[in-house]
Amino acid sequence: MSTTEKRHIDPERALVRRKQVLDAAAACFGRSGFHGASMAEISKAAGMSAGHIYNYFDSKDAIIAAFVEQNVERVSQLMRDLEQQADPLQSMVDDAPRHVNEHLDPNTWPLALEISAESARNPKIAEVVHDADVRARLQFRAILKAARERHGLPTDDFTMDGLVEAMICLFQGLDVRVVHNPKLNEPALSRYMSIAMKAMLFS
Amino acid sequence: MSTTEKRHIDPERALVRRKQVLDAAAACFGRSGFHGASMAEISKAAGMSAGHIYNYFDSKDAIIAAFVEQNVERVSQLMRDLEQQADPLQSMVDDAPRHVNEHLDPNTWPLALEISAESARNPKIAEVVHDADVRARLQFRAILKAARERHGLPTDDFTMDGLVEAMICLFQGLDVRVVHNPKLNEPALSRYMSIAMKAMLFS
Amino acid sequence: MSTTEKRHIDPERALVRRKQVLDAAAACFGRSGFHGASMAEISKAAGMSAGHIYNYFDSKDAIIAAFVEQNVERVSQLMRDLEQQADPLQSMVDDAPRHVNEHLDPNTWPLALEISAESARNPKIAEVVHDADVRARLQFRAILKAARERHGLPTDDFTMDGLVEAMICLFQGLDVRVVHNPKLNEPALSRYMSIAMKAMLFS
Amino acid sequence: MSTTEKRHIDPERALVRRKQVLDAAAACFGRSGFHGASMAEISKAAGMSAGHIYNYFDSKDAIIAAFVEQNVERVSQLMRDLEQQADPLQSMVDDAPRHVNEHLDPNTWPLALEISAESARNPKIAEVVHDADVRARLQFRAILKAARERHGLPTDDFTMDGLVEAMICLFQGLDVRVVHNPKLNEPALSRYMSIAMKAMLFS
DNA sequence: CATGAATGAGGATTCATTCAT
DNA sequence: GATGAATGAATCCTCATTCAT
Repeated sequence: MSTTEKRHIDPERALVRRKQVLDAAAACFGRSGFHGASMAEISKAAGMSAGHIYNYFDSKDAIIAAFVEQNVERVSQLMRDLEQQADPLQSMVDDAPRHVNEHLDPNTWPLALEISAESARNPKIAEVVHDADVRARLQFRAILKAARERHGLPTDDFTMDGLVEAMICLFQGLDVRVVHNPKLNEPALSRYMSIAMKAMLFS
Repeated sequence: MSTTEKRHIDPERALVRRKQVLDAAAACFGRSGFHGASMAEISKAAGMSAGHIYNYFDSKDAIIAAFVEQNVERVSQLMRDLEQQADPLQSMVDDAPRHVNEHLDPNTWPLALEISAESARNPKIAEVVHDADVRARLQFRAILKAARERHGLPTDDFTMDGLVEAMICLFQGLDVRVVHNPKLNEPALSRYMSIAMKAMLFS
Repeated sequence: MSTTEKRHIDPERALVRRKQVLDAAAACFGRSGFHGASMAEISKAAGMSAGHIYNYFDSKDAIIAAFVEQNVERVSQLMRDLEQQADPLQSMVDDAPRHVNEHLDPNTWPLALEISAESARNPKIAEVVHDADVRARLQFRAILKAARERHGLPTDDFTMDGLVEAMICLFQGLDVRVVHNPKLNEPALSRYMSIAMKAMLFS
Repeated sequence: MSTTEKRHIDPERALVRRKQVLDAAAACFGRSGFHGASMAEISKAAGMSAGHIYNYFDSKDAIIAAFVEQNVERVSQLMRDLEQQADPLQSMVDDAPRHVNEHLDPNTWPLALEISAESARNPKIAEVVHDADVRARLQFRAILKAARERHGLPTDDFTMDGLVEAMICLFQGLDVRVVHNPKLNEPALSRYMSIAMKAMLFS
């Protein structure tokens, strides 16, 4: 649950070490998946002995959990960025190409599916993922609600529930799409993403 | 590449046996994931010895591949159903609640994410998945194209590329959504799915 | 708890295999102790792969438990032998040299202390050992009681409690003695064992 | 063989440190056994870093050896106490309940079996234990011999060999008994211990 | 065809020990 | 003196795969 697990004399160094491990894990997980990546592989990538990793993480599962937690936090940042926009609704419609491009970048989010799949059968991971999803939805909902009020659009619960879910659904679908069709026509997809989003956000 | 079939005295019986294994695998994969399911688990579920499975499949990976191949075909059936509709475009908009409901049912399709995740790192699986995606896109595209022509809507390549990708994207996102938020507001989501689809299909 | 843990087609063969493992374990445990003996060591001694042992035992602890259980049952046999004697009391006094000799034989009971020590800190083993001790005490008590009644000696609970415990104590002390003084004067010890036993049994 | 002392700037302080470690080890060994106790556990209990312990002991085995050596000396003290008695023979018979009680107290001597078991397989420990046993026997023998002479009882070698071994045997059996039957009837056992001891000491 | 006994490589994890600071 | 970060060998255990029957 808590992020900092073990006591260390020099917490600064410990954090660096933890980050080393998580970065190494990211690479290995991307290459081999959570279960395909061995501790030996991770330790080599982290430049530290396998045994030593256990001074920073209780188990391989703890590494996976920490990795998921860390990655899942990235969404919050996206929300904060969105919040800064003058008109978040119009920004989203206009920035669709950029968002699509970011989502399709195989180096940024190759692990979204791994996380989702793992969460479907690992309760520990599911908890982390669900918590993060709750937070993201609340943030997103608040931003959308404020923006829609300014536009004089309805903001009742049913409306907001559907809007938030469908919008996120559209974006999360991107991670699946790029795996199924790595050569997809990005501009064309972006254009239709904009169309869908515009229809939803402004109705 | 294509499933390597082994020589058997009675090919009929062999097919039955293969199906037994694949059905068992489906159950085990759903419970434990591709890597979490052991051959022992599968063989018990298949009612046949672990060793004997190797008379029908070269390896566990071959079972996974065959399983993916078989399940990925499922989409074709959906396409054929859609083709039968008088007005496919309107049907899709109207049937959104049903489609959403089916996608969200954890008993129907719990393995979509597992397959996608595996395909992201296993080239053998990737090939199967990509091939299936190509076929599904072509079918879907043809259906949409014919329908849009009847509605007098544009059907140029760029338009069709974007429409097909975005529509599939929306549906594939559902598999992710339900894992991240198992308690999502289904009617609300369906309504916004309809809105998005209507905007895309008729523009 | 139950002795037979796993299902096998040929229970006969399985029993042989289990015995192979337990015999090998006996040798290794004697050489290196419960914790010093590795599964690799045991598997080599058993003439079977380490992995295969797990088809017959759930864990190393299960091997230890089975080993303890098996060895602890030996006491029952001693009781049955004793029961056959015409005058158990006099037999025990007279047979002291033989019993001492058996207890001191480093090949028969080198592991009694290992078992006792393990039971002092492993609850699973403690349970097995305590159960066996209860059974042995009850058997021994019944035999002594019947014999003492025939001799017209008191058999009240306090008397029987003390007699049983003190007699067993004397014998279990032998296992410790031989470790602390492997060259002890056996006939001399036997004689004093007889003296002590005679005093207790007939008073 | 004899404890290898390391050179230290302040030998006084070094001794204090060694004692810290041995006291900590006593607690840990009692809790987890010699092999179950880790250096980390011991170092935490000793309030000193794991690495630092190696300035005072060559290895974990050296700690075990030192611990055994230290604890094995305890018996000498008992002998000295016994020597002070006016009539050691009668004292032993009369004090049986107290001795039994002390032996059965799990806080006083929980490690006797651990030491005996270790000595059965670790030659280094065996040597320490054998030496201590020799010394204890000699002391005990001398005390008994003097007392028996005063009572006009025989004191030939064979007699003394048997008496000494059987008496120690009876007491060492207590450590085993209490592990096998923690709820044993202490007063009843004491009474029969007295009976046995009286018979041996005065015959 | 069918079994499941058997293998052995590879997995995560632990822990005594070393060493730079 | 004293620390604890770091190592790496060893441990228990799992599991895909083979093969005699």
